[in-house]
Amino acid sequence: MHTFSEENYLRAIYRLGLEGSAKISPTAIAEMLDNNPASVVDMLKKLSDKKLISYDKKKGAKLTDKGTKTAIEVVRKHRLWEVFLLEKLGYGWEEIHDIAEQLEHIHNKELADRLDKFLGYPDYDPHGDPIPKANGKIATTYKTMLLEVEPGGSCQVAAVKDTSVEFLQYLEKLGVGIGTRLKIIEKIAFDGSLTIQVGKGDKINVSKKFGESILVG
Amino acid sequence: MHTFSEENYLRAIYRLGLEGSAKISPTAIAEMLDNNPASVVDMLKKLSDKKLISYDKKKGAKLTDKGTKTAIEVVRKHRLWEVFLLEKLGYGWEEIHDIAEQLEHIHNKELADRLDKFLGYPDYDPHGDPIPKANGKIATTYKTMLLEVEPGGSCQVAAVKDTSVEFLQYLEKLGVGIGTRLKIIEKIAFDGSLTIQVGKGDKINVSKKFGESILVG
DNA sequence: ATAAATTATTAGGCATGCCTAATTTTATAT
DNA sequence: ATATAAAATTAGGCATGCCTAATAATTTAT
Repeated sequence: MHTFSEENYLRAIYRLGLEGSAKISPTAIAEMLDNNPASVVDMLKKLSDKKLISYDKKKGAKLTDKGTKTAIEVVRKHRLWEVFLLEKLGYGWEEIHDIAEQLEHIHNKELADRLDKFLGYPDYDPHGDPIPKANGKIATTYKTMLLEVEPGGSCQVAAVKDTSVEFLQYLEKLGVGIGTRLKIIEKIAFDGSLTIQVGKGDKINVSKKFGESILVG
Repeated sequence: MHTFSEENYLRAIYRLGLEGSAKISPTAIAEMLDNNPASVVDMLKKLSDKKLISYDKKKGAKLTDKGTKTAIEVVRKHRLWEVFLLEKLGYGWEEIHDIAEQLEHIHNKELADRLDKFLGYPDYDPHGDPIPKANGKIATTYKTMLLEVEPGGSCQVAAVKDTSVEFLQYLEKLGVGIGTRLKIIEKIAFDGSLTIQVGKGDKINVSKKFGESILVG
């Protein structure tokens, strides 16, 4: 079994890999984990010894198959717990991440699968990120951004990409939450902003940034 | 916030206190936590410094109000998670304890209360132990043992006190699970055994030990 | 190409929380 | 009361995982 810290490193390396960084360096990892590069070098050595990563000063860190498997399991648990916290316990978007960071390290062979079943095998977490399946497969098709919906089209809010307090307060003010039906009335070419209708309510204008921050399904 | 280890010590001291041991000694704690008395002495010093316990060689360890509060919170979380694992995720009695030992250390202000609400404010965990309420109050009325039901009486299985594989396999063989209705036909004075009817099925004879291992509500 | 800046690494340290072995204290038995 | 056993404590050590400061290697800019 791996320690919390090891799992956090694997997850960080995994995420950096997804971001397509050519080289995953100690500095980049330290930044993501909010710790010191010197500490990272120590840990990379340890993860190398355990064959969870390969590390080379030139090439940076790379997850081995074993390391990738572990990282995906952690990500799977993280996202499943996020769904649980939001849907079952009623937490807000902004609160679930920190708790899921703790829950993702709970060790039990069947836990992820049982949780997955209990939650109805969700495909995406509340931030719109795909939940790895039990076999390790991950959907590559992200949900589409509100911005990509054609004028005249209608959709439902599925997730948010931005979890800042400002954005969430704004959403609340507008009466927008998960499941809210949105109709795209018009796209303004000038600044990329959108005119949308919230439910059966008012037509409002929202910025391009807003349109990029909401995922719909 | 306290470390996992600190919380485990507080919980151990709390449990030893409930068992009514006159003196809670390093040796007793070491035994409960399956570690070394020397390690315990170290930790008792640390917990004393943090005003979570008082420790005196003569009087042993005692939780302060602050320590008691923390211990009860941990116990509350432990038992709520046990209910969750059994009722929602479908784990068996024997599996939930180890996972709850991990989950009890998840830190979040609202978590216990939200979980409590989600589970419908259960009063007892699947082992029949009372779940401390949000205000720290703990029911003193334990569920009654099957053995205490009068002949002619009927009841439903609420929890089990024994979680050995042998017992649980026996229960399964008999078709007894949580919620199973049991009718007490007769008590045998000779050996304290019971004749019971399982559901609408057969009348069977079970030992005194069996009657003590099942709690009914 | 060389200086300056950035990044990686090493060395030494520290807190946590455990260990073993040795010692002191306390309790028990004769 | 004294020997013996048991419990508590101290001392020293170890692994984990973090830190700072110093140094080495690499990049970037001029």
